[in-house]
Amino acid sequence: VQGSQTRNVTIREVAREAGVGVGTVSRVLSGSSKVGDATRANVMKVIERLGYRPSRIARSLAKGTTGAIGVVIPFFTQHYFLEILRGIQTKASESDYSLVVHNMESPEQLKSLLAADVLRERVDGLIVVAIDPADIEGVPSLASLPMVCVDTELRGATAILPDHAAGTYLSTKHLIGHGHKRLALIDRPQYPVSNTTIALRRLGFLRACREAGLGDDDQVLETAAYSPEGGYSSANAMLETPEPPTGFICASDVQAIGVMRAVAEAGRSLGTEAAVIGYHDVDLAQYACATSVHLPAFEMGSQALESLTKAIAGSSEGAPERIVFHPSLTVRASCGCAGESRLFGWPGFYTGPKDA
Amino acid sequence: VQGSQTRNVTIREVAREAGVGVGTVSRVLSGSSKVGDATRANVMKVIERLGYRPSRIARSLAKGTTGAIGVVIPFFTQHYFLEILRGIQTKASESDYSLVVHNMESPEQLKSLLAADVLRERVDGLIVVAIDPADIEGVPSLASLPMVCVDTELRGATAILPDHAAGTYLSTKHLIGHGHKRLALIDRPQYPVSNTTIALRRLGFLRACREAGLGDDDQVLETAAYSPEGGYSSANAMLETPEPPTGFICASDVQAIGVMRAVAEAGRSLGTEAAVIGYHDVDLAQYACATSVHLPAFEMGSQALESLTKAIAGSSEGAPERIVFHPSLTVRASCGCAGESRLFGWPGFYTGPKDA
DNA sequence: TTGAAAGCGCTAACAC
DNA sequence: GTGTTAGCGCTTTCAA
Repeated sequence: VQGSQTRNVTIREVAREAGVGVGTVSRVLSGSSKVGDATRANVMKVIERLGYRPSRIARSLAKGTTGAIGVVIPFFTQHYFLEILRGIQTKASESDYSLVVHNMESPEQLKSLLAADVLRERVDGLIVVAIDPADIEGVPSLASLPMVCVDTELRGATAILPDHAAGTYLSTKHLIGHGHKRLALIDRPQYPVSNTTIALRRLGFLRACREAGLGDDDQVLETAAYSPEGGYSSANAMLETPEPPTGFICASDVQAIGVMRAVAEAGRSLGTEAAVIGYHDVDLAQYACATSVHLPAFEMGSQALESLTKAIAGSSEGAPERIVFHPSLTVRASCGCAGESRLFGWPGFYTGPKDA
Repeated sequence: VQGSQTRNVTIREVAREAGVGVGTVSRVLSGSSKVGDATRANVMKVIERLGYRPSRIARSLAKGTTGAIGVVIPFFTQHYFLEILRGIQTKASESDYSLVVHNMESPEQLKSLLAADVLRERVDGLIVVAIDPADIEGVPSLASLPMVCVDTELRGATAILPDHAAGTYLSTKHLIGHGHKRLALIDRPQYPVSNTTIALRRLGFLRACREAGLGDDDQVLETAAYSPEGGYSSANAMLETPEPPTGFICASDVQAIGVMRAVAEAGRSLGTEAAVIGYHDVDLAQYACATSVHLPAFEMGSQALESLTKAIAGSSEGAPERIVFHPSLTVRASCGCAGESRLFGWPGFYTGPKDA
């Protein structure tokens, strides 16, 4: 039976129909100038008439490129990563690149991804977001692949980095400015993010404390689960100590809302008796009136794609760069800056662990 | 200069080195049984030694398949779509499929995506999430591509559908059960979601109202922007009418928190004097103590990939199905069900439009 | 069982 | 300018 499956038109048929060689058709397609106007017009017409669409795969095989870029990202757990991906995506659609996205929810997933060799040969380059270098370094199949990292650093690859130290420095200093003398940094567990992130945040926090002349006992360093529950129970534990901190710097907004909840439940007035600052400044922070460290995630994403495009084009030329993006503080109410009107409605909208 | 660019080992080199034909190597690779044990072992050893990795592109060209699946999804704006994508992704990594993800933030983006013919030849099948059929129907390049739709329906494609009518029926009935006599349905603008979604939600809402014997004047139907601001201003407008609704059914959780805010600002006690129910039951709903209609988004996503895999394998065999997923009601506090303890902290954590 | 050879649809180098 | 041809690396008949 024929006719049910319209076989795809090939370049050869176009050439035959137009009475030219395949090379000419190829030249017309690639916009090469070395084609006569009449010939070009004729070929175009035939292409149109036959509904010819060049095969990307064949082109890939012949040219050795794919027109696709791979992204390895733990984005499904966090709005921040999603925003980075949006930046990548937006730029990619401008540059006519397709995105092959690989989510990473566990170390096993990454391992099997690399083992399956899924990335090689299918993409022209790779963007790696927030993966611990140890997990990915030295994989042979990635050796000759142009790569760009975001919020992590791999040997030999351009890195797009937010200045985490500056982020916590900003927020810590802000709370100190509000008069807080005992401060806590509630960070996240390391996995899956590169541990330098945590180290840097700590650095900024400690620097601000040191500059303010705070004593060692006035600085609490904790890590907690990356969730409202994590922030909630971590803060609760601190609040039960004899002299609890009054200023809380968090590694995320979800943790911050948990802390806000704990503070409110402990009967402390949020904004005056205690202050909380989140991290990443995701939409949730806005809804919660949480002051937060803003990271230009979208911009970092599009920068990543741009750098990668350049790396692919220039191939092995051009040394890897470190492109640093600077955080800013989005001031809302949880830090104590708000007037009464801004304070309406909160603290707290998080019911606590029972609801989970 | 040589040695700097380790050329990839090809099947031919393996064959030569192993003293066999390329056909045999190919058979070993594909696990074909028609290979002698000794030959197979020998070939495997050479493959190992040379570090040979078959080229997926060459294979694609020869076999006519890509091992990738395309996803068209407006996911970056909404947690609900992200959850669908997670379901797809999770199943995909199990089945060894790569995902080529195309975000869709505007009609133009979709048009250019289709025009660029990006999808054809690069994927074995396509999953279309929540796109209006009118926007995509009849695109020639998609004609012979196996397709599965999620939360939308395309002629000839299997559809994974949440029962939206049942969703609003559930929530509306719940509010009626709480004694509310005047109800509002605040839905979303059509684009980019298929308009049947809105029609169905309206259907369920009206059915519940009818069954409860509510008069036409007691049912307000509105659409508002898909944001807290949208819900906020829509509800504000209603609250200024002589006899405002007391029960609010929303098409999303973000809108619901805007409505909650408006209710609180109007001095009405949330849960007793007025009740609000959201939609999708995203994490935000939990933080806001918002009762919400839960849609099994993750499950729908993985079902989509499963159906697509089947469609690709069975090719044109098997009629398109409609697979319906049923919503449930996640009861929290905003509907009036909560005890006093659960009500702590809200209403409202949303500062209103000024913050945006 | 296995080798040889003919494609898959395109690009690019080379002649005319 | 344009046609011809030789690959890109693999799968898959078709003989043997």
